[in-house]
Amino acid sequence: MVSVLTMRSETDDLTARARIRNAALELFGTEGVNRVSLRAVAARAGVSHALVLHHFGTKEGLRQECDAYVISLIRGGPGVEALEDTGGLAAMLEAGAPVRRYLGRAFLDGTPAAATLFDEIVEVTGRWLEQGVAEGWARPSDDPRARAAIYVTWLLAPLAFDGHLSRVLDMSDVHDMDATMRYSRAGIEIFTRGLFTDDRALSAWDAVRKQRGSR
Amino acid sequence: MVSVLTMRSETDDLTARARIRNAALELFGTEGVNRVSLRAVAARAGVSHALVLHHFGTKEGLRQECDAYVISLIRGGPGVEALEDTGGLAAMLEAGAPVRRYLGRAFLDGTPAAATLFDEIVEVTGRWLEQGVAEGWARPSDDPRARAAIYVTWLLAPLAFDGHLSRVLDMSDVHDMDATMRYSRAGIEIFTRGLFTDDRALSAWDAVRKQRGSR
DNA sequence: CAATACGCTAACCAAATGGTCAGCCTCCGG
DNA sequence: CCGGAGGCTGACCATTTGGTTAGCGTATTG
Repeated sequence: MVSVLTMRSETDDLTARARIRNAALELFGTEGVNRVSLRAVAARAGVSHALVLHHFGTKEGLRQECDAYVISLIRGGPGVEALEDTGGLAAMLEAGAPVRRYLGRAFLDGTPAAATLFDEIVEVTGRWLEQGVAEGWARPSDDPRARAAIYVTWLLAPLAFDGHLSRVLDMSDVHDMDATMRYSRAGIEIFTRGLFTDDRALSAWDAVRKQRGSR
Repeated sequence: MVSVLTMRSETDDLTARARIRNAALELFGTEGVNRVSLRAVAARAGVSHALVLHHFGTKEGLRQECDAYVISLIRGGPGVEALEDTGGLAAMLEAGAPVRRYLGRAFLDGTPAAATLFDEIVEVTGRWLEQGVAEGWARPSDDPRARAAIYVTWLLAPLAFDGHLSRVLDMSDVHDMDATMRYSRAGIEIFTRGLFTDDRALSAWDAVRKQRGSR
């Protein structure tokens, strides 16, 4: 199976170490870290499974390298300021499907690196939204920190629900950029115009809270 | 370690089969299905690991039983109409932490049962939103289906990002109901009032699409 | 009372996994 | 030309995994 990241290894001049990392990235992303054996990674990279250990010490070491690599792509990719300006949205969209899948897995597995990245994004996004409130292009919130957190979560959610979204939108998830464009547009629509025309949901929430508190 | 679901087994009158299922539910939810061995499940349920196989045939069988059980809780829980009325939100909130965690994992692992449930929720939610548009309490959308999909994804996202959210909100994730209340409130706020005051995000999105299309 | 069914377990098995080790081959500096 | 360093491998190992089997005890049922 040839894929985006390993393709260059066919032509190739990629160091074996990088090939292993890329292979791991894809497999970890699509299958989940613990469902992928070192032998599978080695096979996809076209090397012996011993070489994987030779380079990365342990499987955990390999995963950490993947984490670091993906994070470096997000942080230092085309448009360093992407994280600053749009709260990570652009960077996430730019990243290829394998990287996005890997990121989704990483966030769910709750690796330390992913946690750090998440916190960082929330922090940056929080400041960005505050600035927006000050400048008038963002609405004020009753709970700015919670809003920043849920906003980031919502931006990242499609990474985790990738497969479901493209399936529901009747798209092949091979080239799921179309699906990505559709649901991100729908999301921005909600961010811009809202979803409800009145306060009934807010009232309902208050009711739930009251009911819950009295229990 | 004593927990909500297994507690009753201490007193107990729960059938061993149910105890195994509950133990599996928790472990699968917290650790991820493939990181949990049948022996670990058996140990937590206080039975031999052979009994697990005796009852469920295979590990996959056990997982399917967990799927079915959780789904039955969601569909038939207190307030059968929960799924109908609020697009699943109330049901999700009502479900205990172990169940929520399990659901999050299931959606990410992309099990067939989870996929079916997701599709179903999108379907119901789509009709619900259409009705809202007709009745005037929901705003019309340029792409109703995509909006329903992203809306459902956003409602489910906290299941997957549970740990990150409660960490960012400085809550112990043991009793994370407080965190749940905070971010769900923030979410409803966005749904009701929107996030942006002007169309700049929509314009930016159009720009990205144009740029992308011309590539 | 006998037979059968069922909940349950210990012992066992083959396969796969992460990790180690000794050593090969090639390339580069002295 | 030599010698070490490092990329790389095959063979090997202990452990863990999901799964099987034979059999035990009990309770229900004819």
